[in-house]
Amino acid sequence: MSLDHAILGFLADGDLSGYDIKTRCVDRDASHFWTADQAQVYRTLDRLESARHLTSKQKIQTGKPNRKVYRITQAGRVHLDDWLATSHALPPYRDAFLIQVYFGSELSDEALADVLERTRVQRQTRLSALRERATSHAMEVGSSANRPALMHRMTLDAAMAAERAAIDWLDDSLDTLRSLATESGSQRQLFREDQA
Amino acid sequence: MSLDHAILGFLADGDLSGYDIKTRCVDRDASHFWTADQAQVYRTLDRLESARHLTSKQKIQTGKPNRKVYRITQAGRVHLDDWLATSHALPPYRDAFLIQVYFGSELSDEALADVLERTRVQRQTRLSALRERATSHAMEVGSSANRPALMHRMTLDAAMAAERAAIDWLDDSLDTLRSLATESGSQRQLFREDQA
DNA sequence: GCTATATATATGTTTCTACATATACTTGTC
DNA sequence: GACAAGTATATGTAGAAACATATATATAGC
Repeated sequence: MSLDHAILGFLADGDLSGYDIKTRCVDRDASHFWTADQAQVYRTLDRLESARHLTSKQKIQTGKPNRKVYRITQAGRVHLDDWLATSHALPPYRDAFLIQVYFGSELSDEALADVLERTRVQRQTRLSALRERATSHAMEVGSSANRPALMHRMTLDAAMAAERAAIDWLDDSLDTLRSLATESGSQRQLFREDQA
Repeated sequence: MSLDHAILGFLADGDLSGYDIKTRCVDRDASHFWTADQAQVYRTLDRLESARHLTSKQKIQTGKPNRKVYRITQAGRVHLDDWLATSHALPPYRDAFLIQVYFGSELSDEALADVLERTRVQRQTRLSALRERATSHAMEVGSSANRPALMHRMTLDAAMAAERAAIDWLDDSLDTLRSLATESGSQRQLFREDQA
């Protein structure tokens, strides 16, 4: 459902092929809040065309395979604008990592702390990548003169805020585990900073 | 995949029926980080039994329908512990709401602000519910004497941190939209605090 | 000449998830 | 007596998502 509206959104700004949508829009511009593989993009385009939200034209190319270029219809625009202006119910919060934490007492404290630390590294890497994108985005569009650039920036800020919150929580949780280890007198087993 | 491990985790602590897992575990204890409907729980139990991670016994009851009570096997425990101790790749960050923000320039500023504000209300409601659960959890288990209770608390903290981050971002974004409205001199159209 | 990469679209298959519906027994309420 | 609610399990179906594979043309590098 969501991919439908993302694709309509990209096409609202101009005609695009499935290849464009996959490589330029989904993978490059929207990857910090939505993902989709190639098969899903093409099948969604088929479906949107069947629903008369899009039309398509073959563009013959020389030196490259031919393209099927999609254009949004009036009905598609109406459908998109309705969806954009509607406040949808929050999806359930889902985080498989928290299953690991919830049952973390099955593990030794060392093993649990290790899982948390590795997750922290992954989150930090993702945050750094987002920061780079935000910086280059700011370079490209100056002081966000136009609305689309500002909205783009806001989505990057949201993703960065989520990563930062996750990292802060990981740090707090690791502190809690460490203080527990100290209390129970088993700190020699854990967190040996004097080693390696 | 994740539900498999959640169910193994619940059964690691004692035998349970599908009904127990759905009502007591999934809906009550784990709903802030995972959800599943009844059909999925029962089919997952079937699958885990086929894979020899669980065994089941019919318990005859009088006055109530009979129960099928599941028990984790040694293989199931090993499978669970392996998964718990493994650092898994972060799933892609997905947020359908950010699709709305990304294409928000399709909308009027009023309409966009309205969507943000409604989302804020929903997030705040969810945060309040989480806070209540955290409070009653603290009442029940005292100062988290046991590890499982501490882990439970940590998952609640993670969910609350995510909600708080989302709310803070919404507030910042609404401020930005308001300042833009003021700059462009159209503040009379927007955010009329003197009305109604 | 071979291989990799970029451009471009399509189909097959499986798993997860959601929603609906069916069955069946008991207790409590109107 | 009828009806709802709680206890308990099972199946049907459809959509979303992930992953794999197939096809075809052109260019660039080895």
